[in-house]
Amino acid sequence: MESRLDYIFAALADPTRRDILVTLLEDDMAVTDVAEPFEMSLAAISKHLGILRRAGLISQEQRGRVKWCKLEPDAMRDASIWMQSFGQFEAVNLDAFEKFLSREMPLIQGRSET
Amino acid sequence: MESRLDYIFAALADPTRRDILVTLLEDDMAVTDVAEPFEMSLAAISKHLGILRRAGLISQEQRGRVKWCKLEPDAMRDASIWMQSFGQFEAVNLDAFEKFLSREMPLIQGRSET
DNA sequence: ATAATGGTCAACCAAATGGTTGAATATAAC
DNA sequence: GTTATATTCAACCATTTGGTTGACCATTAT
Repeated sequence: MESRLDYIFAALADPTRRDILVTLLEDDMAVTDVAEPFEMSLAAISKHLGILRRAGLISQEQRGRVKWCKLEPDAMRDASIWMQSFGQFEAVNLDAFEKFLSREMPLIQGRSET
Repeated sequence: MESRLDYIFAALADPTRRDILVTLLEDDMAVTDVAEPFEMSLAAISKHLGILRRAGLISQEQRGRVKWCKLEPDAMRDASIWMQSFGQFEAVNLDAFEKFLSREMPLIQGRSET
């Protein structure tokens, strides 16, 4: 009875994996490129990517000897919806959203206008 | 460098804890009452509640020998916002929301009109 | 005063996590 | 054909997690 939510929330609970997701916002990437900024073995990153894939948060496609990783943001939908059901807070408070973005994820500032 | 998100997502990754949160949507409750529907020792539930409290998702207040548990939905805000930043999907798709609710959380159907 | 209730603590256990290394595999390049 | 690159696999390790049980501490009830 392992819920999909189990996998998604578990995947998101690790900061390395959240960083990977943020990185992948920019573009699809090979495993090696995903791993580059982290002070951690390639094998470790490979495991993290496996967990993200199990959760459906990314997909991977083999092309030649390189495996491309692609963000699958739709997978976050169910989890996001689940959380919103507790939404005593306004559905999306854009002010808070922007403040949070600049605080936590300065790298992707440009994205806040999506 | 333990992020608040670590605790929140980790807390949400367990189905028992998500069930507890859903239960607490209904009303504040004593630990024993929270535990009642679960086939699990009181001590186990007590631990789960500790993890939810660490994440800020609930608060607890001792009154006499009874410890009351209260949902703190605001704590989900940062996590929810974080997820929305990946929102390739429309901020809140209400159709999907309702369908998801009736599928996953029939108990709180009445809430979908909040 | 004694007994029952509400809850946590401590010790323990099995399984899962997050990391490491070194070997292995497959593709690409020279 | 040999070498280098991209990635995973397997074995291992320490720590965390999710659960148990039994003792313990308060508070309430008799």
